[in-house]
Amino acid sequence: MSGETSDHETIAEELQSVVGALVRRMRSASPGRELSLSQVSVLKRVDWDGPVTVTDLARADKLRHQSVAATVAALVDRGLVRRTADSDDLRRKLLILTEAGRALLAERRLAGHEHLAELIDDRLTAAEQEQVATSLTLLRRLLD
Amino acid sequence: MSGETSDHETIAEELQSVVGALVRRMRSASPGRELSLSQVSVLKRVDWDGPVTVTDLARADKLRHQSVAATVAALVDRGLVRRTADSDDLRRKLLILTEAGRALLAERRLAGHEHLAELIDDRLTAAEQEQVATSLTLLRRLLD
DNA sequence: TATTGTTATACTCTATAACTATA
DNA sequence: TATAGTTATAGAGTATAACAATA
Repeated sequence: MSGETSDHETIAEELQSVVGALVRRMRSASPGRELSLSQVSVLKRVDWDGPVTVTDLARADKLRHQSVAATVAALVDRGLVRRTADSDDLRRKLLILTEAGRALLAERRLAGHEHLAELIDDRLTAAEQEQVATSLTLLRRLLD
Repeated sequence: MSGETSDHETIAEELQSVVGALVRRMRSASPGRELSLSQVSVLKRVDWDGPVTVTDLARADKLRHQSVAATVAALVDRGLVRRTADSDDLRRKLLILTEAGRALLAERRLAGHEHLAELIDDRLTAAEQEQVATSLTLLRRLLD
């Protein structure tokens, strides 16, 4: 490690500051207040990745399974997600979207509720978006 | 579900996932016990940016001033920050580090408690760090 | 009136602990 | 014993609201 710690601290600090502000921005920009960010996140993953378990979701996002279970419970209470049995392993419960869950996601897309995605599209060129995507891959490496 | 980026995963979602995991990582890696992430963040800003007000800090990080005030109050309670009068404007209170605050920051640096900074230093080349820094500037643009 | 700051309160997010059921 | 899931509880972080003091 070099002695130029202040430079690295600056990147780390800037990273923390920027992403914190981005998350707050997304949270406050959420229109309907219908769903929290974590709920939307889980809903999308269940939609895209097909039947998944709570443990799957936790591993993918490096969360405790209890934390994911809390979010899933809220979605089940709202009738957006359903737990189904896995006949191969009765401990597992496969999560799938209900019709209401699918409808809500479709409505969100139509209503333009993907605030961050729109900001990225509107304010960054294609080349800049590519650069950000590459940097995210680099940052992902810090998590291994 | 593997943690890899899927075809349908947008930059926005990947951004949210990566930075969320990074923040959690920092929080759990913090030797804790002493200070929370937000407290460390404010402490550093007071150190670097000299005498600042609560409003200054709030504007810089796009937080409500009440939120910053809560963090500052915790630091004052711990004797790490002191509020001083601004003779030019009696509404303002200038925040400065106490000796204990300065000592704690110095100790953190020596003890290698800057986890994120060390991860960046250890796992990214200089060129990659530069790329991340540039991307942070791009992301900062989304906040204006 | 506008700005600066504080305090009180509530909500989101996520962790830890304790428990049940199945492998 | 190990794994999958749920529920309870606690803490960090931040927002909104209400208020006081100063400009």
